[in-house]
Amino acid sequence: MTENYNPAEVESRWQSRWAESGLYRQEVEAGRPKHYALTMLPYPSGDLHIGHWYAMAPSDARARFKRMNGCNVLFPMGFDAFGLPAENAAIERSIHPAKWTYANIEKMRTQLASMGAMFDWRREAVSADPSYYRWSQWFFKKLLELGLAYRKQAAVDFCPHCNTTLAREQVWGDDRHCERCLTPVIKKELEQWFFRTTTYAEELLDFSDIDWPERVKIMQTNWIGRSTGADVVFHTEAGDPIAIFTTRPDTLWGATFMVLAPEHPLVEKITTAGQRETVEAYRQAAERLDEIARETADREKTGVFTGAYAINPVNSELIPIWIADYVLMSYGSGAIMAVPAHDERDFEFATKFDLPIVEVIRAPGRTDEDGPLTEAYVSKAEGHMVNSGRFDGTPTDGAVERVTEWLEAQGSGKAAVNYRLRDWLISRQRYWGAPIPIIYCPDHGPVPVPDADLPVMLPEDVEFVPTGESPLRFHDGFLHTTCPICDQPSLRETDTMDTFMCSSWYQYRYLSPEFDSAPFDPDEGVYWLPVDQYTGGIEHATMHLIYTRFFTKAMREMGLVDFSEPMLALYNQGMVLGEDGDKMSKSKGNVVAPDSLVRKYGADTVRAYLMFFAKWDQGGPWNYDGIKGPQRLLYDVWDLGHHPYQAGAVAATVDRALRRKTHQVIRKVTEDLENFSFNTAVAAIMELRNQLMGAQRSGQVSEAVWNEAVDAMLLLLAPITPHIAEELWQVRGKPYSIHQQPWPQWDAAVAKEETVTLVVQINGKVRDRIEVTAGLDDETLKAMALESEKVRNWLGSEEPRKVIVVRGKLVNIVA
RNA sequence: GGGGCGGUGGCGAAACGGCAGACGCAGCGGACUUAAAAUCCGCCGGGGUAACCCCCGUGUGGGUUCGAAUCCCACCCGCCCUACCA
Repeated sequence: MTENYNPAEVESRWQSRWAESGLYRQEVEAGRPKHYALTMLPYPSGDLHIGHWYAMAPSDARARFKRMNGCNVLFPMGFDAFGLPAENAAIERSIHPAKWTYANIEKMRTQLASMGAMFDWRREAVSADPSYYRWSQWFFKKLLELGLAYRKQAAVDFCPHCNTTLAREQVWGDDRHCERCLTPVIKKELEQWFFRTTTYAEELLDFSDIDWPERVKIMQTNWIGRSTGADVVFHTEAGDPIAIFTTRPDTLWGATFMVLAPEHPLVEKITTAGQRETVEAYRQAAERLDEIARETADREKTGVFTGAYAINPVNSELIPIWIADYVLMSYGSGAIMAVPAHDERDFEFATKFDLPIVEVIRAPGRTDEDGPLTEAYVSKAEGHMVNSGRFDGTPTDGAVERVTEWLEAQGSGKAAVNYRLRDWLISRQRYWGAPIPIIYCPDHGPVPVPDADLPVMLPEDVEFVPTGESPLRFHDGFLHTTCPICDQPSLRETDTMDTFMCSSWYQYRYLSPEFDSAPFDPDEGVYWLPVDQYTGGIEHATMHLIYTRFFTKAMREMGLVDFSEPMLALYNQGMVLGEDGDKMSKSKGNVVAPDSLVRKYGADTVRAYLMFFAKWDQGGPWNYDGIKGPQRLLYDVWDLGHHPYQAGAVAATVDRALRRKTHQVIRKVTEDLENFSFNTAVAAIMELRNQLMGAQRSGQVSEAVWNEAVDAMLLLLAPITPHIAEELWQVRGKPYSIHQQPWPQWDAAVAKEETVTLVVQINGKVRDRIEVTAGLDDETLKAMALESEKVRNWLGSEEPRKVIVVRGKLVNIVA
């Protein structure tokens, strides 16, 4: 009689033993192959969500698999600890953000420990620790030195009632109101710090050195949004130059008006007296919306005439200058030439305001008799130029290049590239973040805080009165300092850094979180870097995953690393949905809590179910009944591990069958874990379990084959369900620890089937199945198929026209 | 509007262009039990048939192929991301 499986007891016992014996200590071992497995670090919200488990448990299984396959694996964990929720908690519940955050981290560490993952906690990094943000500040300074950080005016959303700057997610609804008091939000211009991500726009488009999912590469490519075309300079009647960017210089002759962004600096100057009032009113209305609202598609075009005219440089025609909010100041030069005949937006605008539409690209097959265009013709490939002077008749394909060349020769334009990617605004008017290490001196302007004075510490005694500015501004001890150059009274920068900044380099801090003479210990770096396998959610495709690539490229300029990409491979898991198939949310009441699952089933069962229930990159709805499958698996494994096997009358074929199955499953699980196909790996182990249980009942297998199968099953389970595997390994008298054992190897000859089912088709329909010896040649298979009684009945007297043989598998007779 | 991901039994899902539905959940029948739970054995896409078997079947319609869930084209539906980028 074996004792019953008690996951709670087994799991806590082994977790203690692992910690005591330092089983998951991860150290540099020169000469041994390394594998840096990284999973995205959590925000310390205070409660570990099933989504965290879904991200981390399979990542842990993969890291353990790599370890058993001979790699020295680094698998660290930490916390992205700065951010808005802590500050909100402070305002709402009068808890200091630091207290709230560190209490949450404490709780989440315990929750994480229950997962039984192989994290090396000695390498834990917390972005809110001064020892961490000291280096975030140091990086800010380095970026400034390299010209990759700069300061300029930029707008923030501001609630006049709460008197506070709002984050994007705090602005709600189409009318853009404050989430708390419903007051309409206004824009406020502030001096803010930016990182010049656009410097690397071109390089960021190159993914040739990294193995990342296609969809992430596509999303980043679209996000960076490279467009080629030409910069062309128009002039107003008064002679003021207006630069524009166009992807279609070949349509210049069709430019019948210009549109400036409402905030374009020239608007003030060119607007005529008669139009001033209208223009002013429009500009003020536009200011209330921000780009997000303005860019809402399908919105009807709006705009007003400035009263001014420009000269089209290619044909000297006078064209009116309008302002409209569909032109964005932040892209290109904030001004466009409008070619209504060949741009959908311009067509809509021209139609609404009755502006001329001049066709300059003739679509194939179209003639003058077809009348005016009813929609913009936008093809870049087909058609030819008309109404374009010397270029009449030029085929559209290649016209952009020819016109650009000519513009360059004329001196009225030049080839240009534009990107949608914007520089990264990192200033936050918040308390709970890393202070930007800058001092403003009346004489020397912004001066970086000397390295010796880093970190610029966040003061603890801060009032959380909502104001438009960082609470740091009202902390006299923080605010007032002296200039590092001339020592005269100066003020500190009171904004803090975007938390994405802190999480852009955390993979480097993990290497040596205590190291205090550089962001990371170069001895660790040279061994572990770069990250071999990154895992995490797809939602970070365009923000975090671009920022961290940017950071690594900048670190290359700093001489800190000698590579350009932070993560060589990336895999994105899907999402666990509620049982109803919807996203989990407290309001829907469909949230699955891992802690209670662990209490009820044990961590191993939860881990196995999370890996089993869906393809990992797909995710899907949680199901409380479904977890019974993996639960039964582990109960069965428990019994198999304890069962003192007694061979009875050994039957050679049954014995052989179990041995074959064992090796087939080793092969399958090995391939599946390598490819993140956790669900089919667990399914394969279930098949081995099924066969073992049959063997147990019958007693028809030899003890050697039985032992080989049980040991293999435990080794294959070790990455997936580490506690029960360790327990049973010990029960079976094997040396500690199972996690240090070499991965089982399969023997292809043993895994090979002696017989195969030959499928016989007639015209693609299965008509017979014949068990045949494996490895017969094509001619033999063909002959066997044709001799089949069923085939003869189906064919009758007909002669087959053709016979296709698929090696060792299938014969298709074409009649 | 653009981009991405997906649509396979009652459900979650498997399936190098080659036996559709591995594995699991639920269900049904049986065994054990006073009974239930647990466990064990069997069945489990739809239709036809006494049965052997046959026909149909991977969102819809076409195409390529000896052969298509898989490749190509068009469309429908769902989810996610993005949003007038000149």
